Amino acid sequence: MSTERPTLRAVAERSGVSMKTVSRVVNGERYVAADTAARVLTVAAELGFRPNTLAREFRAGARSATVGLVTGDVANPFYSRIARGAERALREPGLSLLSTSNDEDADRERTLVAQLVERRVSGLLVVSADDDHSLIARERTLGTPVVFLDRAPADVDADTVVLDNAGGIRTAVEHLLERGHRRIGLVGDLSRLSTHRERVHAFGDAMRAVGVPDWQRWVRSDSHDLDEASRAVRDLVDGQEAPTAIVTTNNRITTGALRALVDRTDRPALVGFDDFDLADVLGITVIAHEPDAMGRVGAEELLARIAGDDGPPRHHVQPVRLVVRASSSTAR
Amino acid sequence: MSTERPTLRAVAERSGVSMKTVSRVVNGERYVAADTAARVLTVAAELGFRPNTLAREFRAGARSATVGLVTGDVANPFYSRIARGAERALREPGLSLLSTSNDEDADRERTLVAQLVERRVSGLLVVSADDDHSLIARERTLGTPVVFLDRAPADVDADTVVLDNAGGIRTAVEHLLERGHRRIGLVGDLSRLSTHRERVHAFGDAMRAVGVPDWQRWVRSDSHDLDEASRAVRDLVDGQEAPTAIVTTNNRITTGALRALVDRTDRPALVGFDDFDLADVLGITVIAHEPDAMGRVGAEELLARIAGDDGPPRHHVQPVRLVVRASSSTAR
DNA sequence: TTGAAAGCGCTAACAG
DNA sequence: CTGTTAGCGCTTTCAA
Repeated sequence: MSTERPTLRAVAERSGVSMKTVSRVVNGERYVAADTAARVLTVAAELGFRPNTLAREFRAGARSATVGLVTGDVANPFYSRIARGAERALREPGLSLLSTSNDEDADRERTLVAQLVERRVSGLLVVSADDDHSLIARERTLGTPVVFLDRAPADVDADTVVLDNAGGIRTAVEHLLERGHRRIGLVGDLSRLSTHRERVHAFGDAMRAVGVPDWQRWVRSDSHDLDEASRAVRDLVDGQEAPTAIVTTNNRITTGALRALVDRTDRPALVGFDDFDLADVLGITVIAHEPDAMGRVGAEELLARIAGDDGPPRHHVQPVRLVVRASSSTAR
Repeated sequence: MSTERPTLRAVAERSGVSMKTVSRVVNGERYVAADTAARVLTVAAELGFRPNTLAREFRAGARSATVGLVTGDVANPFYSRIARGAERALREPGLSLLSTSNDEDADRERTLVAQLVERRVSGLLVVSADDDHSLIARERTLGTPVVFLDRAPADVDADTVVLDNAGGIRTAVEHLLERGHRRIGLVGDLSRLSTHRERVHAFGDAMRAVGVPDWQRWVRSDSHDLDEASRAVRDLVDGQEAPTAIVTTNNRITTGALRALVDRTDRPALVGFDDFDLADVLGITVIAHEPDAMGRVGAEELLARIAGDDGPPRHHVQPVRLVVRASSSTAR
């Protein structure tokens, strides 16, 4: 059953021409007689010839027409939309995306980065779960361009594409303050993530600005899955002096919060970071943005670096906007 | 800045040993003196040596430690969970997943398959948007194992992993019939998809079985995006003798239906194919299943083929189960 | 325990 | 318009 896959040499022998001629035909180069080309093409089709990309890339100076993407979990809509945006931006220039998940684990991320570099990807897009980027920095020096998405590394100065975290949170808090809320809670992701820290920081600033010095009592961090988020929300709502409004800092946490709140009557107002498919149906106010755009911008930045642009690192900040819906619209 | 990336040869020269010795050390082979190994490792680390996977795979008989996945859209949760399941199953045996989107376009799918084959992937996982699988069949014959996911091809006999589409729809319809519904609508995806045809077919069987011969009048096909799905649902609900219940055949269509129905009082009962994150919060009855498992089973099947298993094609059917929630629980 | 030589499939460089 | 040669980085085979 398994006929052997023919090489260019096999096609050359069968058509009675040199390998170089077959190579020319296969690559659509000029200076090949029309009938020669036709014959070669026929033989190639008959044999089921497919040029070996591995061999091609191996020659060309060991760079694969591939870009590595490292995120937390391909199945998280935030990440999968980044992947889609990047994939589409890379399609035109002929690059494929090798998408991997670190499961938010730093060790696994290092393994993935090493694997991708060994595969000689043309560049790396990384939503890092690691605090230490010395390994990545080294690879960058050794010729693999890297763009950090969503989370800006504190220890290396490299290209970044991040959201306007502070602006988003500030807008959300001001919105709630306008509606008369003062006891506002925040449920956030792992505290080691830069995005989380920025969001909490902006939250504190906004709260202190209106004279709520003890804002920290309503902050709950390290909710990384749905159940933890639900628990944190219940904890807040059931506590002493429960908050009248809650801000959740990503789509997973918002989902967890909704589960916790669905069959309660004492529902606090809610504003979630990240828009999601059914936010309109459920009437949830969100800080919306375009993850696809983040993937696209990151890919474009990376393409520039791959093309040889070695200017100083650039830092892109993607806009966010508040979409007001029912979950926060009744004044207190 | 861009130091050149060292080759194995460079490491060999710097450590004063042969290339073969470096190769042995790098690959952890036995029969290397401890001090030789230590020296080589030091030099390799200093230079930032990374074995070139392209060169390795190129040699080994031109097979990349990579599996190609072709789906409609990485950002659709159904597909991204398949990708996650596959990625996890492939991780252990050391394979990476090259995930691509065909945008439900047959031409693009052919391009993708050709690209992946040229990249010498070890195998292919395909949710096909194409009716004609002669190209894929050819590649299979030429040595690239292929497993079809979700949609079974009609024109080639190959390994498949599909859902129990008929069983799921039958269960859903029977559930609605028990609640007293007789005018039941169905809103479905592109009619050329085998999954869609199976689901409509099962729907017709169940309806005829209880004496509803004109069931087709409440069937709307070819709703491939949210807006089309919303329109189809409104069309049904606003029509003459509107259905009292609607079955939607995938997560996108269910979302579209919810948008169409959210601010109406004459909401029909609803059952959706595919579970989704907020189905519990919204109280939507669904035909649930595990997309991750489909990816995993497909990957395992592929691994067996890659390992040389050339037995007759196997056809895996993944179970589905009805999860009853509020959207269908009030008797008519 | 170590090394030398050959070759994987393809294309750039250089003839004819 | 067509062909020859050499070599990309690595590992297999064989020898020392």
